[in-house]
Amino acid sequence: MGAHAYHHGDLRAALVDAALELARPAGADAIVLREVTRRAGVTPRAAYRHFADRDDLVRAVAQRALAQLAAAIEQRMDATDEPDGRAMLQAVGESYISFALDEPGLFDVAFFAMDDMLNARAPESAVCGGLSPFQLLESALGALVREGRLSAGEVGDAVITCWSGVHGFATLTSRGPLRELPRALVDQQSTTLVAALVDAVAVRTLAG
Amino acid sequence: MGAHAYHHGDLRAALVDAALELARPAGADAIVLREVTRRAGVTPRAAYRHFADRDDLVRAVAQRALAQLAAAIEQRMDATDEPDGRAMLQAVGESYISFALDEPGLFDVAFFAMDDMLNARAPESAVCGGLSPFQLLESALGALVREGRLSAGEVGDAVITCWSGVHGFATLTSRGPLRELPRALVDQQSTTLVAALVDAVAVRTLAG
DNA sequence: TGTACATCAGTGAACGCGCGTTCACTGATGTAC
DNA sequence: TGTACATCAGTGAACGCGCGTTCACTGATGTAC
Repeated sequence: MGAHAYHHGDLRAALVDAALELARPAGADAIVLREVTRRAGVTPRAAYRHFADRDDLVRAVAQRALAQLAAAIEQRMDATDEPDGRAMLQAVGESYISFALDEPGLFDVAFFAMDDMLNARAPESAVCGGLSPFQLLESALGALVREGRLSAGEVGDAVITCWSGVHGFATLTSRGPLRELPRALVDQQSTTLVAALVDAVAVRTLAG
Repeated sequence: MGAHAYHHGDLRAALVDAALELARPAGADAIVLREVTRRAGVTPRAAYRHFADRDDLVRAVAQRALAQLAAAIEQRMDATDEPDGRAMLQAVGESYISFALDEPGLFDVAFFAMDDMLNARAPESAVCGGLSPFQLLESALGALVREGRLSAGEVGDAVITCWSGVHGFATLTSRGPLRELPRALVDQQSTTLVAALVDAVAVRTLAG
């Protein structure tokens, strides 16, 4: 597995790595095929042995970014003390926003992998080795249903409400018009916003 | 004001018009300086008589798009039957989303004009001939404060909550991963979402 | 154990493209006297 | 009323750039017998 001179070993992975580093500070547009191959120490043409075209490469990077987002969410969910539905939902929301703020470029490119969310509820939408962020949100809402804080029929609306609120906040504050807001204030607003969404979606106290 | 052969009359306006039409179907990236001048029937060089560079042109287009968004919001606000704070807020939210769905390209480019919202609360952030969308949101929240449905100290949080929710929904459904959702369903969800935001922000029934 | 050969994974040079931008310029317009 | 001249608003051709992509190719690798 050393650095073979000619046959690379795993050029495909090396290209995705390099592309990910390009996307990290500046988003999907920063993935420039020629620069990617330059960084991998290889001719531009070599990329076409592993990807159909630039878009194909970007999609591979997007999958990786999406997996990182999912991992960040899952980690925060697992670290929750009292893992009821409301806490889970709060964890999903806050970690989604945190990821967008900490890794704005990866957050941006991850959206190329979510591009056809609608038709892609199928298994292939699952991120390699785990659930997609979307599925993690659904699992938190599922917990609320099991706890009787949300009726099954309201799950669809709740998904939209939560995702919209959290996604809008994330884009506005990470790369959007509110990007100059001090991070401390943003974090505080994030907590408040997500709490408001949780309240809007999940019954606070249980009847009966 | 006819079509002068040589001296154009108002080339600057013609260029902005052409650029706006380029942005309409495909967003800010579609504003290509050479194509803009082509459509205005003029040499590429001529654009530099009126704009410092491409970015300067895009910003001018963004101002126009933002003004159109503001006009759409204002129109819906004015058409409200019972113009209390809650109805106003509902009107702002729904028209913001509608604009994004009806004119995704203009919505996209408008964001170039919102680029430094933070420092631009000053008068120059006002759209020519009217209030900015941001200011219209603030005015609806102001009405809620006057009605006693929202405390003055909560306005900041309320702005963030409303803008985030509405903006996230708008981007996800207009050009984002939910863009394939049928329009009828989107409209219905839009109403539901905005109503949820209004409830989250404004006290429903008045005490005393 | 050695040779022939298919396949694989790269090379190196070049392509056409369309972009934003700059050059020195020229024809039209308006104003002073 | 006519002329001289400054200014304005365009022209036309060209620039360098870096991109994604394609060409025919060659050196390395693995396998069959």
